[in-house]
Parts: sequence; structure tokens; C-alpha cells
Amino acid sequence: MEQLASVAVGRPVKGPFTYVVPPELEGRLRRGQRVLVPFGRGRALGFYLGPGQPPDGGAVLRPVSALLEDTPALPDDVLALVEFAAAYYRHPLGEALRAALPPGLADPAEGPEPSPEVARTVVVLGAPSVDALRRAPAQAATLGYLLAVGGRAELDELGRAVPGARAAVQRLVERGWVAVEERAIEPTVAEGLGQVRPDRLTDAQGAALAELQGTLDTGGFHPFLLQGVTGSGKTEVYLRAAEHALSRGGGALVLVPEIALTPQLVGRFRSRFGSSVAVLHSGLRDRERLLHWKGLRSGAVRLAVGVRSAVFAPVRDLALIVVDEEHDPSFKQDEKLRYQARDLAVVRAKQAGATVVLGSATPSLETLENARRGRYRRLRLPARVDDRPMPHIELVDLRRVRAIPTGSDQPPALSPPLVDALGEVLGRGQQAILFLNRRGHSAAVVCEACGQGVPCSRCDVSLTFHLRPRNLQCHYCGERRPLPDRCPSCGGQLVPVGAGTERVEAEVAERFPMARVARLDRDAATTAERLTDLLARFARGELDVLVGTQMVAKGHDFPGVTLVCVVSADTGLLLPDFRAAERTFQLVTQVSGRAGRGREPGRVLVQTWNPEADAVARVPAHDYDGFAEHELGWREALAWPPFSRLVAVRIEGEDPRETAAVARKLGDRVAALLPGPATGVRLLGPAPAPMPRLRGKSRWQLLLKAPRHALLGPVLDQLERDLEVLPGGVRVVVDVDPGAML
DNA sequence: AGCACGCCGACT
DNA sequence: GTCGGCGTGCTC
Repeated sequence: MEQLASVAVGRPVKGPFTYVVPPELEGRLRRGQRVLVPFGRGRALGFYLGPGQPPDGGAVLRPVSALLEDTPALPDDVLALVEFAAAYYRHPLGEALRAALPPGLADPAEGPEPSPEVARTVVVLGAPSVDALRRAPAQAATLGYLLAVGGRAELDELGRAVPGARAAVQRLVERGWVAVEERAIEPTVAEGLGQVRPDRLTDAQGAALAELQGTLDTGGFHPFLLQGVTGSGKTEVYLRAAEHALSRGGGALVLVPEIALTPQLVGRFRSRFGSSVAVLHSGLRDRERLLHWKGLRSGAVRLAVGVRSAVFAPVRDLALIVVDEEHDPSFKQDEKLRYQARDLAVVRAKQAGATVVLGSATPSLETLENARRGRYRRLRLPARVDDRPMPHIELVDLRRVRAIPTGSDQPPALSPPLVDALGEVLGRGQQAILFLNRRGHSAAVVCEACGQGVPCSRCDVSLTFHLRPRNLQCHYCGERRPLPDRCPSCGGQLVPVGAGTERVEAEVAERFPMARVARLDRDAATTAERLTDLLARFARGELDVLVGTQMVAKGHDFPGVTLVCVVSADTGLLLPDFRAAERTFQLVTQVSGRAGRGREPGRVLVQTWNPEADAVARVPAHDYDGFAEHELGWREALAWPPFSRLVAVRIEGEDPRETAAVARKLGDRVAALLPGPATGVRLLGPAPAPMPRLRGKSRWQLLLKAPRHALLGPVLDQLERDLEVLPGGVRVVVDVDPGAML
């Protein structure tokens, strides 16, 4: 009897597939190895899982084509983690395994080295007649965009601007209308900033470190919450704990929200550990990423710092995992394998018998509740290092202050207290950060006569007015169009409403013509280089004022900043999401923490229409504990997380009626499947999603709530079986532990 | 995801 | 009549 192999295929298909083990591979197969298998008409990357069983249908089995390596790319512990993640987040195992590999190993190419990175520019060669593209809207749109921007654009940019552009470009090349130019990108190496190791720790730092060293010495699974105010020196604790783990021969893994935004943190690890730290994030060239990954896999490097996906890094003898800024929403992946890296870090630590530290100034309420229930040990750093005071925070009640008009016809975004404070700081030669979580110039344009806005044609939102380039943009689907001269419905005058970062930047420039102002948001920091360059110039004091979105809120350490202004604390407060208040408190606290990190004390002004809202009112007193207490109170009353577990079922389709019909049908099915009301399992919906139309698609959602996640397992199993017959042009996505309700 | 098959509306 | 647009289904 021939040997069979169970293989997870790296394609979005569910279930393992069975192949015949060819004679030359008998006895050589080990779990976690990458193999090449015939799949459909072509070949696919697969992962050997173990001996296989003949499938039910009596299909003709085909042999494994090739074994790609003797040493499994995925070590046992990572394989186990991915298996858990694929099952828990309900994603095909093969594709989940691919996500755990660096780009160089995740595609089926047999060649060991990835091709050098190239930048691709698309150039228009000629303009076809309108007729030739009439039946190819994607191609027409792509060509239209290219012509509008002067005949050439980066492929990446094009891909973001025009949906379906990548496929369209391929067609256009075949038809000879455009060409793609390639040029090599030189690899860059991130530089350490050469920070020195402080001699002394604060008492609180010392106590926290001692606890961590203690559990590292004993070994075993030990979860911690490290709750330290901004500027309290959490990073130094991580560094020393990592040193300790390494000195004992163990490995360490540090997860951070977004490396591009926190080059300083990576720099500190680099300067402390030199080349013995692997850095894992998507900003690196594929080749470098592969090198770092291989260093870990071989055991030559035992410390990794990386973003979300680094939770799958092949760190040997894992003794310590750190999740920095554990509350950060970017740890949740919102496509494909929808995992929460912070949660997987705890799972991995448990599997490995390791210490795990979740660090934050404003812990997520999930983590806080785990600490309150004694599942996590809580360590606190209640004060800043070097006896620096916490920044002085004042609320500016927009209902009470009267704005001084600028020359423009719009009400100013900055109230007099902010203008005065900015003036003082600039006069002293110090720096300021202005935070506003909205890109563009104005949230919308509205007709003075009839009150109508200009909505996106594909989403149920107003288009945002941008100055550079001067147009209207949809922040959800990327649609761009010129600003009409007059109201499309009545011909009235259009006026901008609701300030964005571009407007704030312009206002600062108008009020303080001598100030050197820069803007830091997704539009200004288009590339990692521009971003690091902006941050570096601000750090060197070549800029006085930095206006930005949440990009400016991250863990930057700018000693020259003595003023932080939150232009609107209300932007996220009214979103239909049970975490809206939590997010607001975290963001405002986070950005406030950028003030007063040097010799001079910091001052923070927070503009708000809702000074009584708990998420705003508790900020001046740095009262995280009070905020959390209040927030947990109502969450418990309404059984929201952390007092329940959620699964969102999202239904999306082209046709509104069909989508609604599928949503109702699914709702009925789920309602029938639910265990009795005594179990506390609840179904909310079906209801139109908070964004009922996005990219031209109708959206509905069901929300499942349960006291324990395990209660939802059987319901979801059955639901997934039903899905195989249900949809017709309608897509259904299951999101376990959703990060946002939008 | 690919890549078939298969149906549909516009041209030589 | 074909051509190629893209909707549905399958891959051990």
C-alpha cells in the first residue's frame, strides 16, 4: 500500500488535501516542511502535516511533486500556533501557514533567493480610442488616471488609486497602450540611534524588572501587564528583560505596533543588541526580511523585534515575549487570517512556557480585566523617569471659547487658547505637536443653499476635500474626483466644513508665518523614507510645529516638544462602536505623552465639544484607572467585551436586495442554531453595517455575543457548512474577536 | 488564488 | 456568426 501525505495547500481552500508520497520521498517527510504539490491545473506551495487518509470522494490521488527543504521551514511550535490560529480565527490552514513565512519562502518558487526588489513605473505609450476600452472599465479608469497625472505613475500608487489597476495594467501592456519600467531599489539598513544605557533604573522599573527576571529564572508560563505612564521607561524594562532572557540562553520576541512609526524603539534595540537582533516588518526588502528570518530559524539570532506578523517568528527556545503598546488596534489583522497578535502572543507564551509582558500606558480593557481577575500579574510604573512631571493637561471647551476669525471664510480650527499657547512656545524656541485624526483639508463640502454634500458614488459617506492635490477624496474607497464649482444638485455655493490636518497646517502657517510647519499623515508621509525623514528633521529641531494624524501619537520621544494640542478630541468619540470611548481616551493620552519628555515641562490643550464625556474628562487628571472603572461598569451592564466574546459575521454583496435577503436568511439560521437563552449567547442583527454601502457593495452584519468563545464554536461550524450553499454574488466573512464594529 | 467552463452583448 | 467581457465552481 502506498504512503499518503496530508498537505495544507497554500491557497484559500479549506481542509488539508491528500497526496501520494513518491518513493524518493519515503522516510524524508517531516511536519512543517514546504512541499510542491499539483493543484488543479498548476502547482501550489503546500505544507506537510503528517500521514494522510484517503479522501471520501474517491478522487484520484496525485503524488507530491517535490520536497523544498529537509529542515522544516516552520518549527513545531510555530506550526502549532498557526494551527491554533487557523482554527480559532476560522481561516484555511494552508493560507495561514503561508502568512507565517517571510515573503521569500511563502511563494512556491524553488529558487532559494528572492529576486532583487524593483520599483515599477507605468508609462502611457498611446491613447486608444474611447471605443476600444468601452467594455473594460477598469482599463479605462487606469488609463484615465495615468493621463490625469501626466502619463506616468508608480505601479504601487496606481494600485492604491484605481481598484483593479494591477490586472488592468497587465492587459494594457498586452494591448500595447502602456509599458512598465523597472528599476532596482537599493537595500537600506536601519540605523541605530546610539542611545546610551542608563545606569540607574527608577525604583518602579527595578521592581518590575526583578519580577520578570524572577519568572525568567523559574521558567514556565507567566503573563504580565506592565502598566506604565507615558515616559515611565517601559522600553528600558523590556530591554533589560530581553538581556536577561538572552543571558540565560533563551530567545525573546518583541512585538511593536508599527515599526515605521517608532524607529526610535527599534533603534534602541539595535544599539543595545547590535546585529544580534532580527527586525521583521514589511518596510524591509524581501531579501533582508528573509535574512533576518533565517538568522532566527538557524538559532544564530535569538532576539526578534517586529510588527504583528512577527508573532510567528521562528525564535528558538522562546523565553520572553513583549507586546509593546498592547492596546494598539494594529495588532488585529483585518483581512485574511484575522488574528489578534497580542492574544496569539499569550497563546504562544503558554504553549512555550514563557514569560509574556503586555505593556501600555492605557491597557486595553480586555488586558486590564485579565489582570483584575488575577490571570495576569500587574506591574506598575506610576511616574516618569528622572522625576519629570506628567504634562499639564487642560480642556478647551469649544462651547465657551469664541474663535478669532482668520482671513479665510471658514471658522478657524484653532481656538484662541491654542493660538496663544502656540505663540508662547514658538516664542521660546520650543516645539509643538498638533494632533487631529482626520486627513485632508475639510471633512466635507456642503452647499450653502440646499445643505447637500457631495457623497462618494460607491460609499455612503461625504467626500473629503483635499488641497494637495486639490480634489475630493473618499477616505474609505479611494475614489477621487475634481471639486465641482457649484453644488451638483442646486448650483449653490459649496463651502468646506470640518477641519482636517491640511487646514490646521495652513492655519498655523497663516498665524505664524515664521514658524517652520510640517504635516505628518498618510498623504505627507507617502514612503517610509519620507516618514523617517520628517521625524528626524523634527527631532533635530529643523521644524517647529508638526501637525498630524495618529501617526504623531505613537511612542516618539521628542525632548524639544513642550506643547501638544489635540485639535478635536471628539472625532472618534461618536462612532457607533462600543470601543469609541476607550480609543479616544487611549489616543488623547498617548499624544499627550509626547509633551514634556525633555528638561522643560509639557503642556497639553485638548479642544472638545464634550468636556463632560468620561473619555475626555478623565484625561487632565491622567486618570486611567477611573476611566477604566467607569468604562468597565457599563460594559459589564451591557455584556460587551471584556465581559463577553464577539464574533462578527459580515455579509457583503453587489445587489442590495439580494444581500439583505442573504443576511436575513443567515440571521434565521443562526437564530435557530443558538443554544438556549440560559447560556447567555445572543444574536444582534441582522442589521445594515455601520457603513451600509462601501465600494459599491451593500453591507450587513450579524453580531454574536457569548460569555465564553467556546459556546460559539458549534454555531459557527454549522454556519460555515451552510455558507457553502448560500451565497450568490454575496460574500460572507467571519471575524472572530473583531477589532472595530465598522 | 488561478483557471477552467459558460453565458452574454457587440463588432469584422 | 466569433470575440472577449466576467460570473460560478473546483482543485487531493
